[in-house]
Amino acid sequence: MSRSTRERIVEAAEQLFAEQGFSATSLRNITAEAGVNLAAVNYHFGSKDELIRNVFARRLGPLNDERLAALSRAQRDAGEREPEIEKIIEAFVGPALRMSRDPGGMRFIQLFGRTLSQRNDDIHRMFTDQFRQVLHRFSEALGRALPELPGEEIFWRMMFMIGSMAHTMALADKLPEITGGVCKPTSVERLIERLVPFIAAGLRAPLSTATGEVGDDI
Amino acid sequence: MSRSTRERIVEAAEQLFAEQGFSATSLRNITAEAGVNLAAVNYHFGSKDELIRNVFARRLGPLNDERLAALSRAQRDAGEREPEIEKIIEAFVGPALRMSRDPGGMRFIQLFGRTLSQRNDDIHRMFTDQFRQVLHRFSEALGRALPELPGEEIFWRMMFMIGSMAHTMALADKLPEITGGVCKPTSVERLIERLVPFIAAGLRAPLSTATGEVGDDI
DNA sequence: GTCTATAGAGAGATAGAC
DNA sequence: GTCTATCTCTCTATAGAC
Repeated sequence: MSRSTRERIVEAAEQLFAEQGFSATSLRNITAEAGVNLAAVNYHFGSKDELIRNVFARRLGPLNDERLAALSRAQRDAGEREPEIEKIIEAFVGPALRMSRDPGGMRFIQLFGRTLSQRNDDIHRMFTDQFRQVLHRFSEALGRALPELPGEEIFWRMMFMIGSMAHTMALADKLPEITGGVCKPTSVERLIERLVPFIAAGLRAPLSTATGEVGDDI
Repeated sequence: MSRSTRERIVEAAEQLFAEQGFSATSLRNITAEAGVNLAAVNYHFGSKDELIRNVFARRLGPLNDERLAALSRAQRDAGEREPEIEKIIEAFVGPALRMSRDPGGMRFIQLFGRTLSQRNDDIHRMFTDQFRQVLHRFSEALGRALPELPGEEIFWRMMFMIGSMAHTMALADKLPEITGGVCKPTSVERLIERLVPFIAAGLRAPLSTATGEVGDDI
C-alpha cells in the first residue's frame, strides 16, 4: 500500500462526493472504497464535516494561488497597458479547467463545479473566504480593462462567467452523450479555447440601453 | 386548510430540497413543514424518489412548453428571416428566470439550477428526456441564425449559455452579499436584460483560430 | 495507528386501527 | 385519507482491545 490511510480516505471521499454528493455518501462508502477501516475517518479527521473541509482545502488553496500567479504574469507581460481580456479570463478559468488533467483533479473539478451551485452555507462560507482575494484582484483587472462598464455590471458578468465555467467543469464530459455524438470528447486545452472567446465576447458586450427597473418587456 | 395534503407535501418538498438537497432532506422534515402526517408521503407518492420526480414534473413540462411557444412567437414575428439571436436567447432563458416571480417558482428555479449541476443519473435522465425537444429546436434556430458556426460549436456554446443561466438562477439573490453591496438586489426583468446581451455576444464570438488538438498553449 | 463492537440517533417504509 | 406504532436498516461517532 503506497499511500497513507489519510490520503486514501481523502481521495476516496473526493471521488464519491463528486459522484453522489455529500449527504448521499456515507463514511462506510468512503472507507470501503479506500480499503481502510471505518473508524479511521474519525481517528484522522474527527468528523465527516472536517473530512469535507479537508477535501476542498487540499486543492482550493493551490488553485487560487495559480490563478493569482497567472494574472500577475499577464499583467507583467502587458507592461504599462492592461492585459487583454482574453488573458485575464484565461488566468481565471484556465487553472480550474486544467486541474482536470490528472484524474484526481478531474473529479475535484466536477465536485467543485457542482458544489458552486449548491447552497450549503458552511461550505459556501469557506469558498467565499478562500475566494475573496481572487474575486477582488480579478474584478479590478477586468474593471480597468473594461472602463466603460459600471462596477456593478462587472460583478454581474463575472457571475455569468463563473456559471459557464462551473457548468463546463461539471458537465463537459457528458456533452458527447447529450448531443448524440455531435460534440466529440475533447482535450482540456481545446475546451479552454472554446470557452475563453465566448466569455470575452460576453464581457465586451455593449451595455444594455434598457430603461431599468420600469419596463416589463424587453 | 386550503390546499390538499398532496399539494402541501409537494410544495414543502420543493422548498426543502432547494434549501438542503435531496438526501439531506428527510420525509420527516417534509411532513413537519407541510403539517401533515409522515405516512401521507408513502400513501400519496409511494416513495421518496417518486416524490422527487413529482416535484420536477409539476414545473418542468410547463416551463419547456413556454420556451417552445416563445420561440415559435419569435419565429413567426421574424417572418421569412431568422429571429434575432437576442430573441432566441430570451425565449430560452426568459421563461426559466421569469418563473422565479412567484415565491414557489423562485424556490424551484434554485432547485433546478443546482440540480442541473449535479450528476444524479436518474434525475438527469428525466431532465434530458423532457429537454430533448427543446434542445433540438433551439439548436436548430441558433444554427440558422449563426450559419458560420459548425454544429458542434453551437452545442458547446449552448452549454456555456445554460451554465451562465443555471448559475444565475441558483445564486443571483446571493450576489449582493458576496460583492459586499456593489450589486444591488434586482428585478427578474433587469436580470434578463443583463444576461441576454452577455450570452448573445458570446454566441456571436468569432471562431477560435487555434490549431485544434495539437497546441498546448493559447 | 488499526481494529471490533456497539451505542444512539434518524432514516424510509408499512401494517393496521379508525 | 389519515393516523399511531413500529419494523428494519443505515448512519455517525466512540469506547476499548490490540
